[in-house]
Amino acid sequence: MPKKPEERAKKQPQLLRGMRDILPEDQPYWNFIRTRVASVASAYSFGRIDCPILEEASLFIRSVGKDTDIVEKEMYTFEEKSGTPVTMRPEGTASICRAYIEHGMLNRPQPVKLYYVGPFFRYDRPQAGRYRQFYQFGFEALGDDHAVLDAQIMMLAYNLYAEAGIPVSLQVNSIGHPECRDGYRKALVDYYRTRKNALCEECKRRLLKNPLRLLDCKEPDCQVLAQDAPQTVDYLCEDCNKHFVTVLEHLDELDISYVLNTRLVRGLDYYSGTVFELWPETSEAGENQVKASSQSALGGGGRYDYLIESLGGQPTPAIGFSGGIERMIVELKRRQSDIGKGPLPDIFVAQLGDAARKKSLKLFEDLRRSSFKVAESFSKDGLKPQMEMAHKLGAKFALILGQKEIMDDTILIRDMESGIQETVHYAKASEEIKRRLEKYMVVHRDRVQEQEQTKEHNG
RNA sequence: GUGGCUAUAGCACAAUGGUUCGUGCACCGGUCUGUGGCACCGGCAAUGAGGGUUCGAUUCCCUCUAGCCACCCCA
Repeated sequence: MPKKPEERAKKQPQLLRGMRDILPEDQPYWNFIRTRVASVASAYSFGRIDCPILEEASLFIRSVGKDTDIVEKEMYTFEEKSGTPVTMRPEGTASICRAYIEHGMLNRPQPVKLYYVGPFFRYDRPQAGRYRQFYQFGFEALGDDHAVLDAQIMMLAYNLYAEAGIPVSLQVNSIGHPECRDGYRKALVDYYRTRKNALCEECKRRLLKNPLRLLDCKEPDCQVLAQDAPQTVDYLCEDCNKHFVTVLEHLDELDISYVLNTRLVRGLDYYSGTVFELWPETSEAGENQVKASSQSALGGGGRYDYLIESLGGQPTPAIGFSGGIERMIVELKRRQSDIGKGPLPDIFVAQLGDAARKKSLKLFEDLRRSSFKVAESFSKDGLKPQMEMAHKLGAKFALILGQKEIMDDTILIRDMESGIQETVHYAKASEEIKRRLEKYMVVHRDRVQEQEQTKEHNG
């Protein structure tokens, strides 16, 4: 019951900033993505792992990197009652590595392939496709350094999007192992130091703090400089170079197009060697290497061959990929997919009169047990409001049970689309509905195919 | 953390320094104990919070909060 304004508390509870409710009308998108993720995982033999949301703060400080923005200002960190500093996970890989070490997964057949889906937390300013509680899925293959795995993970990621109806562009680069990267960073700083005056203010700061980020500044002047800046691939040691060349050779064998993006670097400290991102394909002429906007990457990943060791485990090479669910939904909606409709009830049970109401409650249960999706509006009396409800819910058939039907031990089946209705024996109702639903499915499948063909002809 | 724009009903949008802030959709009910998509009738429901200017503020000003957009960063 809605209260009168004066009775209502002055301050209503409100969503915390950057948090949101996922309402029923959005759930079909979430289900769709979760289903796609699980199906890809099963196809590539990745086993599901769920790690806790809360971990020791130090886990992320050591893995993500002390000087990254994530650790410096975006983590939800607080003291547990015991006094231990804990953090609500800002990303997934660190926990997976912790679990790998803690459960002795090095004794399992390598590589260990794991995937996860769940909420993550960053105290960031909300924006399009960005929330403080956001959802990611991820795939990790731990315990093997072969280049073929790099290619396979990238193919998995690419296929996940492609099969969900989102064409993506795969951007690939290698930043080498830590020593290669140090050499490169030095070369990059040297290059920019002599050209410092041409840089924007932001980039001058980047030069000191995070030089690799200089490469994807959006200022035109900085872009010009970035064109001629040293490239990571030129600073790879022999091993790293060989690995990366092999990765590209494997990619060439696959039926996916990728872009070698020498300016791609990733934000977290633990990455080494191969790095990649998946960008939504904006247009047919998608050859330009500039992202439409900075947060437009749907997902990304790379090797982190030194992370597990740095967390106290045995030296264990690994590669992973993770993607943002909210951003994927933005893309799905942008493409006006029909995912949002959700499942429609098969049957609406309408009743008329007390006797019918009593009997229809039982009927509802029987139908439900026969795995039909059943809707009703038992509390309504008139037939008209019930039919309205059946229509609004999009029920395919209505079963009408009134005085007359009770007397004759029959029931009325109404096809909601055509309006044609037929009286059948009460006991036969379930069977009859089943028969009609099958017919309905066939008719609709044909219709959808026809529509798609027409679309192709016209488009 | 920085900058810009915004805040009226569940949603989309109107209007106004002065009785009672409108419309559409949605929702509830009625016409209607035997039939949905149509129609008609009725109902519910709002100026984000706090302060200031003013005789009077939803309107003008400030602060806060939230949303959107961009930056930073990231998914």
